[in-house]
Amino acid sequence: MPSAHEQFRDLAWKCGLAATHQRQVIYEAVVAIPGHHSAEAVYAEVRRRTPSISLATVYNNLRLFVEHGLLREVSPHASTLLVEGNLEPHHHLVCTRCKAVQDIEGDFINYKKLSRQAPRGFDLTQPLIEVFGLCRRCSAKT
Amino acid sequence: MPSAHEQFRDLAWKCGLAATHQRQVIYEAVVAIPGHHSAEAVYAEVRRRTPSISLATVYNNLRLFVEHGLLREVSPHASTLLVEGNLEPHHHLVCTRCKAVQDIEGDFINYKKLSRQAPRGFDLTQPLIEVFGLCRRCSAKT
DNA sequence: TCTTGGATTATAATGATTCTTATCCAAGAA
DNA sequence: TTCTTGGATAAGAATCATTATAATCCAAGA
Repeated sequence: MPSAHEQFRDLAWKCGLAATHQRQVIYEAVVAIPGHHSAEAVYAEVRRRTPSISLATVYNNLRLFVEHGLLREVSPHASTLLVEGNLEPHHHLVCTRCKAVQDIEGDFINYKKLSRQAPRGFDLTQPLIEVFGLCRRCSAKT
Repeated sequence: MPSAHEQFRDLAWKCGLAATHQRQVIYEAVVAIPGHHSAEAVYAEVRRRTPSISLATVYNNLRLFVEHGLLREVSPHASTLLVEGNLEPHHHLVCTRCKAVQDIEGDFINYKKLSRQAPRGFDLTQPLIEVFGLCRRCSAKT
């Protein structure tokens, strides 16, 4: 199996990104530990190996990696508080690029399977489901 | 059918919330127009009727309404940038209270139905789905 | 060696949200 | 009625994550 080091150089090459030291370290920090990482956490980890790195570089490169598909963004939506008055059961379709939200019916979900797969004790009595993708307009722009 | 006015007084009463003028106006601003509303948008709308209201009051009461179930929060998750290195297809289970994210398999989704229900042109080739609920620990606290 | 442009850094700026503090107001007590 | 009390509100300061700016660095090609 290729090391994370080689893996990154390979991926960067394919995307046409310069494989700089900082990028190498940032990428490895995310991939080394499974799970979900905040920009601050990555920054903290990366500094241990490269103390001179700046937080802006971490943000820049995380964004860059997400754009090029080297990393995946968790909850890729507008970060501001949004509320709605419609309490009827329904779900959301969110465009990851323009952050637009539209409603969608929930027939595509097998609730039995879902609750079987969720860990014991997880309360799904009123689940809200958000499906991320690219809206027509944004996918046309690509 | 009850007016939004009466509806609010009724709901507020049930939740033990004082039905103040400001709350009335905030609630009506959200319910009047279907869709998803940012705090700023609600603030702008509400000011037209009650210019002296403060943005903090809008935030306070939107949060309050969400807590009491009068409104629903869209994308109720941590607002900070999160990334992960795991590119294998999988989805997320998010606790709306503590914002913890865990991975979940996607067998509960009928992708055919999903793409049939999505509007034409919406790109779902690599959908990311997030299911919101309450984790064991948080639902125990209630 | 010189030039060039992308990458990086430090820092300033922004924007959303929350906190703090003082004020207001309505309901019940005297 | 007037007084008291506590929740609701207002105003603005403070905080936090994130992005923009501008200067510097550095590696590759001329």
